[in-house]
Amino acid sequence: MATQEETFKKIVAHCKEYGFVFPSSEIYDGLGAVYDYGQNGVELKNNIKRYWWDSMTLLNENIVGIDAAIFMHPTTWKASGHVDAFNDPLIDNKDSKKRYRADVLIEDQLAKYDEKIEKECAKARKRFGDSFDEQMFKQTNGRVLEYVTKRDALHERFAQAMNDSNLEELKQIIIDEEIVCPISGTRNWTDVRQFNLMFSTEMGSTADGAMKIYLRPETAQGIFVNFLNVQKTGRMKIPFGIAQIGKAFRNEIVARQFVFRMREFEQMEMQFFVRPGEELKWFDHWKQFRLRWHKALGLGDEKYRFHDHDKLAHYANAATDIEFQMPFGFKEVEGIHSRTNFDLSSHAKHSGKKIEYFDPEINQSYTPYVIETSIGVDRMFLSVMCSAYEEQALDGGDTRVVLHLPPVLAPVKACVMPLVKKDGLPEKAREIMDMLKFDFKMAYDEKDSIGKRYRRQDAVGTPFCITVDHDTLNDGCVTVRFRDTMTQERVKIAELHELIRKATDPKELYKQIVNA
RNA sequence: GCGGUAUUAGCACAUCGGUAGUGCAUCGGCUUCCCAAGCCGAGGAGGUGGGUUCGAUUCCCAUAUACCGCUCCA
Repeated sequence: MATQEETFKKIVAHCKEYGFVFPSSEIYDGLGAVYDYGQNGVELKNNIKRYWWDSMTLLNENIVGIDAAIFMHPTTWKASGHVDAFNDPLIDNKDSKKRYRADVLIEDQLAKYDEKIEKECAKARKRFGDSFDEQMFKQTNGRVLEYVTKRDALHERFAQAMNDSNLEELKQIIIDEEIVCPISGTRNWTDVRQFNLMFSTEMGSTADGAMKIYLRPETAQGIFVNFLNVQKTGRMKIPFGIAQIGKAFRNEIVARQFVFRMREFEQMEMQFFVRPGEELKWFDHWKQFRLRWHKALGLGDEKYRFHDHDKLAHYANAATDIEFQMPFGFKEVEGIHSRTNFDLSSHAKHSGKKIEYFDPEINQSYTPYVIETSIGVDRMFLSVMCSAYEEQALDGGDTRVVLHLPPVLAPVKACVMPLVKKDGLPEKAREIMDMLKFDFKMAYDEKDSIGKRYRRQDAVGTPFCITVDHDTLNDGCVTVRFRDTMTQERVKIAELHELIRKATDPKELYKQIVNA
């Protein structure tokens, strides 16, 4: 594991050194957990996004895209549950240095009362045997009644405090209930603090007329609030999906592991609307479709696994993650959730608008159920980089650093280089550049020895190097050098276009996804 | 947000209470070459802000950032 951590550090360093990812505002010492993509990173990222977008909107004729604004009406986040659920009251124990959610500590205390009550019942059940009447016992036994009273009182006080977001009261409850830290066993608590995971800002130019609005913590809600717009104007018939790529923002308490958890990140989400009762069938369909999308890239089938959720979020009735093997373990890259009709009905309730679909096949109106596929662009980027990075030992004791990027995603598809910087070779190389540059992202290099130039392209993952030598001027052939094998092949200039196209055309991958 | 560790050039590292040095990389030139060859030349650094001191990159404090652990994670 130590060497894997070492590898991860090297990948981070490599990302910076070769223009993939830079810390944000680095000249001002950076900004925590915010990163910028460099000249190579942005190409790779754009290629990932294009691969995803086309696999959704081209391969599925019932999926269309939208691009919703980052700012949304504040009520959106009440309806989605983010205002409540993204506001965790936290408290630290000063002795053990552990942090807990204050509400969880109090809920545990409630559970303890329930346990005590159950214990009393169990004892009595043993004593009285078959004649035991639990209802009667609970209503009459002194000790049980005492526990019930305490529990109900606590519950009411707790609910009231949570409802008012009264942090002092939450701390007072913890003190009054003599709740101790499970680790240190002490009651030496800090104040309860609120960590709102949503970023907020003001809309409106005058101070008093301004409205507090949030930067979206997920892109999904932009799709839900546009459900009727798209369904009606696009004449969409269920089942159908809406895809979106966009930025989202979360004020993470701890953001770490490079671009894996950032405060500003990009999501690619598709919400698929289905008839109630058919959601689990579609859930399974999308699980398999999405896994094929990942595997088609050829990063290694064994690096993927599903992680099904046992504990489901409040809106879901099935959920799974696609995890990828990073240097720091299997980590979630994509989530697939069966979100029921939670979001649409919640928006209907909060907006007062009817959000339903009339299904002509069964002659009924209903609120559609939703299957969500949600993948983090930055996490996808990281999994591609991690699996591509290799320090390769060569015959002769040399090593080279090479990025085995899938050619479809590679920032630069090919680099043209004259073997020497004279004898008309650079001019010939430029001709080849001009021939290819409208179709592919190309690079040109004539500095340093040919070997050094090959290594430079290896380091940014360019799949092909095209070398122009003296023979080229006579026979119209060039040497194509392949990144992964380092082998070379003599190719006619006229055939270069097709060679590069075949290797870098996403169409080949789409066929795998559809035909599997 | 807590605790620990760290921060010197693009990268890796060194030195020193009083000229900050090396390798790789970068740029220009020579060599003209199919896997980081060689030669000549150039540019580029002490995270930031204070304090101690005649003098601080070095000692002290604060702060920022990163890493590790905890906590959190729709």
